[in-house]
Amino acid sequence: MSEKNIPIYQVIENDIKKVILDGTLKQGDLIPSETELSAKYNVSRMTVRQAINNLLVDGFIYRHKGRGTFVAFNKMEMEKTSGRFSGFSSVMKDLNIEVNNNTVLEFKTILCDELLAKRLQLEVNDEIVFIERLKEDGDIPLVYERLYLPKKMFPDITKDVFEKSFYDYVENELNWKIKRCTSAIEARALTKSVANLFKQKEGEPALYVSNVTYLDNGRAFEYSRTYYNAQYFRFRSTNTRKEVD
Amino acid sequence: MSEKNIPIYQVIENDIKKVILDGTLKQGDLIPSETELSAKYNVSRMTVRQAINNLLVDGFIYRHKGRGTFVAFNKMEMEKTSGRFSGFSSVMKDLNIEVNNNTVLEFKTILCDELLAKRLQLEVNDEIVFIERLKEDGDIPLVYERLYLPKKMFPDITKDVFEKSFYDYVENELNWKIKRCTSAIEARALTKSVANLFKQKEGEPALYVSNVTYLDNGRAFEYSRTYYNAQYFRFRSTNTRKEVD
DNA sequence: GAGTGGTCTAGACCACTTC
DNA sequence: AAGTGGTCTAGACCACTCA
Repeated sequence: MSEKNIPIYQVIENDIKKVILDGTLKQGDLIPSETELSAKYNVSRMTVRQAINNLLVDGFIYRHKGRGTFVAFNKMEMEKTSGRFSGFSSVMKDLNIEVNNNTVLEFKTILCDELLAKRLQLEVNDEIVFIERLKEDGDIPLVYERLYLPKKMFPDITKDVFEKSFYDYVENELNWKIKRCTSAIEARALTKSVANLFKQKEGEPALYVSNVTYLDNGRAFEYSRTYYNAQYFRFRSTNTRKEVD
Repeated sequence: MSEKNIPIYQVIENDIKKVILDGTLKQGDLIPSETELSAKYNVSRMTVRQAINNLLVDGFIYRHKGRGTFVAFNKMEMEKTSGRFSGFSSVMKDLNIEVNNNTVLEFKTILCDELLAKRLQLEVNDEIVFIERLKEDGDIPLVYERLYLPKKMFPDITKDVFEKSFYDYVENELNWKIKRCTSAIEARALTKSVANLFKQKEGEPALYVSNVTYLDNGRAFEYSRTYYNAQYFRFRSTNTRKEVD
């Protein structure tokens, strides 16, 4: 038994995903009907529907009553969704760069103000771990980030976590499940201090993102305010319309 | 029969959505189990699951095997998702403004270059309808937009469509279904000409969005390059993690 | 009329959590 | 042991599309 117990619907799902992603089926191509698939895999129609439905919400396919199921993407040129979340991902403009260097500029405990309390589901004056870090590729400054974490959730966290990947720490050391995030994106002029870090001039444009990240139990564990170097970053998003009628 | 034929699962879905949105159930609260709901509505468990699943995909709830189903949002303070698409919406910073004025600056036919051909699924030198418009609230400039439409899809379109809502025209006059869009967001410095329109200085930051919009048949019908006045706009996005395990 | 997807049933067995 | 959600079955009737 080297095979784990993968549900049948996931097998079907992956099989279809594969022929879409490798370009065997192209945009607009017809996918086998539910009846055909249930015959092929020897499963009930409801099981096929579970696979199909997942592909539908992920935007791989679209369906028409009476007509069939069609491939939505042309070879999915756009995104492997390299990020952690579906539907939204930051993309480096220049594919030859990548973050390989985290410098922690500040690491201290502060007290919660009203806005932080609201975002992090805390009370005013609760303790917060505050981290300020700069991400670079070699000597190219890419991201300036301020993180706010509830101290009681991370009583023993140390500075060196933030020199590596904080999310990896949360997921692999603490074994928490990251579930959701809400972000707001703006264009902002660089302040003098961030401009210095970015080796740019004060007033130059940057992408500014404020973000709250949640675990699968609904708890907010991280609030961040981030500047992305506009020379190297864009954000990409694919949105599928909800059904209306 | 004043009631339309609404599927039962949608009734269940809406009932649950209601008690979440009006705050009766708060973040972390337990929702009735599948067995309870199927008893209450006198339907099979699979039907309840369809309702629950939709709420899950939309991020209203989260589930734990063996424990139950819980409310994910605290009163859904964040978004009615006022836009057309789920998961991503532009939000005015100042809620007292709104676009009430479209000025068409340019309306002409041009020929397709390579990039446009790729984005709009056309051939080089195919005809394109090009529109340049400025959206304002009174005399506050909000959005500067360049639209590129395949001429063969809109052979008889007129300028006045763009003084109102182009999307309303597509959906309500042509009765096409808008299904998907892909966007890329950057921070850009205003060019001299756009700065003039925005009554700002050259070099000030703006949000720049390039976007392709698709119909439900997979056809791209619109490519746009848009500057959003950074003083009045931010973009908001809620992202739910795909299952990984 | 044949084929498609949309809705729905009344069961079943399993894995996981809580007591 | 009892309750929860996760997977799955083998049917059914319907509305829609296309030939």
